[in-house]
Amino acid sequence: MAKNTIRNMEEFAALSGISRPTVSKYFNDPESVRTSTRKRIEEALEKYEYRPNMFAINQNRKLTKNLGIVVPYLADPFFAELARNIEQRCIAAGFRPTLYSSHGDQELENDILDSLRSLKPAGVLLAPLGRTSDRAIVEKFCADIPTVIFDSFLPDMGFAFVGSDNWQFARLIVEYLCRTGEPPSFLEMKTPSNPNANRRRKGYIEAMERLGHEPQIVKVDGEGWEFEEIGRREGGKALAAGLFKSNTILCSNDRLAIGFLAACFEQKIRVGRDPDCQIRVAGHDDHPFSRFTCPPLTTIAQDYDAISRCAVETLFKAIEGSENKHETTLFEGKLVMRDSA
Amino acid sequence: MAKNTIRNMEEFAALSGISRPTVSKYFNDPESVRTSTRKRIEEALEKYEYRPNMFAINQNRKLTKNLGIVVPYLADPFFAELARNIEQRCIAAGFRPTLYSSHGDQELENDILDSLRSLKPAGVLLAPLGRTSDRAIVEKFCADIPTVIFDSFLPDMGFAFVGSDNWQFARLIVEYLCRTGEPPSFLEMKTPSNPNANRRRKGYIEAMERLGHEPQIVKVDGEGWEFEEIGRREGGKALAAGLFKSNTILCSNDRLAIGFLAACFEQKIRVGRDPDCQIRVAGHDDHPFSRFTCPPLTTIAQDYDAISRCAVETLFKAIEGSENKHETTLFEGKLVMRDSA
DNA sequence: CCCAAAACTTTGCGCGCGTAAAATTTTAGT
DNA sequence: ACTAAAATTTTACGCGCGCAAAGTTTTGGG
Repeated sequence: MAKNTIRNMEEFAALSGISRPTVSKYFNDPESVRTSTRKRIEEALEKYEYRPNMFAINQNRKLTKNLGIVVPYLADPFFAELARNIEQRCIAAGFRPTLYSSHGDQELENDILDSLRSLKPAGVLLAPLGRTSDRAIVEKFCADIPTVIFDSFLPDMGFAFVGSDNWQFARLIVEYLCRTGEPPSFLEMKTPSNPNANRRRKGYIEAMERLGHEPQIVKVDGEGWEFEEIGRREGGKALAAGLFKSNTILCSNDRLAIGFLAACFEQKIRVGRDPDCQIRVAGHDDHPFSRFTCPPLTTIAQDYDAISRCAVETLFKAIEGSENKHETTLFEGKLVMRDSA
Repeated sequence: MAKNTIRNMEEFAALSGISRPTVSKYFNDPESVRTSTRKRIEEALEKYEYRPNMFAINQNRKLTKNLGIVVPYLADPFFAELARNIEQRCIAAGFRPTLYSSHGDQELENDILDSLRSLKPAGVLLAPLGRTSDRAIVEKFCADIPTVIFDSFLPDMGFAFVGSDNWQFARLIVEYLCRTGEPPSFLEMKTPSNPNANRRRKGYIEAMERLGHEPQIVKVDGEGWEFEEIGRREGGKALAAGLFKSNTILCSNDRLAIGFLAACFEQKIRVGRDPDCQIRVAGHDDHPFSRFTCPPLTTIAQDYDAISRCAVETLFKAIEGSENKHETTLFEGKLVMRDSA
């Protein structure tokens, strides 16, 4: 009732019969005031619907409750899902996360970091563009603000790195593919946006050699983040040109694989494990759409949950002031066997 | 060089030899100061790397430069793409947009609107959850803050609504399908999250009747926003049970269609226009992944660009104080013929 | 019932900037 | 060179809250 427009904490404190500093204390930590006081404040809160002014709060606090979450490309459901997961954890911990996407653009990434500074965030969870990131700017940012890098590794930056063990990914899938059919060829972009690609390629080579097979890498043209289109168009060209020595194609990531599956379909090449199929296709990531491709894509699943949990927990440690040790935490992937390979 | 830590505008003004109020004026609108003055400020700006404190700025301004962008489900690339488009336009106009996703959750949508309030945004672009939105809360929000609703219509709310002409969508695709084969059955969820679904259904019925065909609607179970899975599992059940009277299935949206295509594949039913295909499938939206399904999905393309442009322009009008007229702007879709129908 | 500790209130300052009014300087036009 | 207009500087206040210090009340044991 009587939701008279309360202008500030002063007024609200008066109406609830508590002093302003105590009310202020309550908002910073409800547990820090006596139970009876808390009750009175909360009663008044329902009655008058007052909320402290964000800007006035943060102006004077040394450390805000703001967090930044930055991903390289939000139109990729993989990052959207990861971001969602991280966001929820931050909120649960009482922070106010803000989500940003670099949209695959270096300038935009720089701008985001820049405007993030002015938010005086307590910390930032950054999945950098990777290869196309402006190293100097990212490094400077990490030096000023507690930052946990995730997904995409950048050497010697931030408080810590949390990601996937891409070597293990490649090993796992290569072993599976070799065990169940021809050793795979590897399909990737010439200049991959994501540095994980490098580790996956190397992991592939190592695994192949260890098993006594000769690795074959097919690099296709294509810039940017439209992986599906690159997989379809350029992967399709490679396929039509007979560039793949194996009937089994391991793609650097699921989005590339999704596009490649489309190319196979266009060329009427049947994909799968059945005897009447000509080719097998596998990917990396367990992209949200991978189970809906035709055939469903066999892939290595990133541990979304573990990565987001670890990234957030590590950031909290950083915020609490632990020593910066450039720790790296990698999570293993799990083989997701579907019908494509 | 000598990037001494400048604490505030006072210091920066002193260093650049300009008075603080003039510097303040410059930051609010660089064009509002004399050219010579602007030059001196900008020189100092490069030299000392000062940026005004966001919180102090917004504390005193009646109108901030903040904008809110809210979408119901960011892990859907359709919304991610739309959000990206809108975001860029806002930045270009000198605003600071912040992106939020309700993740399909009413409570979260309410929380977002609530915390958006405390940002004192100049305006908000809101794609509500729709059916599951808390009408009262959204309405109250719109009354307080200039808001343009987009994608999902809510009656009598906000400054204006911008979306797609879903009736026209259905008409267009039904006419095409009838012209080129059997009149379609319509596949949708029993309780669709998105209110566009209702208009699409009605548009379908109307178009069918006008062409002298009997409409058939197949409603499948399923809650939430995991449309692909619902399309695959429940759509697949309906397919196996022979519930579709037609060999042509029009899906309420592309994500449902993507899942349904997976179900067709599972049941070894060939989809497409070729003589050897048993079924045709079409969708609505031109989802970013629709061109990579197998076969590529025939659909009606939403005009992402027109919608985002119109929504942003309309919001700017609202911010400038035009009268609230509850205008509705709908954009037509374009038929995207691919191989699935 | 007394006392120390804990919680609270009072007082008062400061944060960094917006903004208004009045005084001053610069600009542009003649 | 003179003058009105425009731009800038000076001056001064306020925004809403954090925060620290000092005084007051409440709490919990003994």
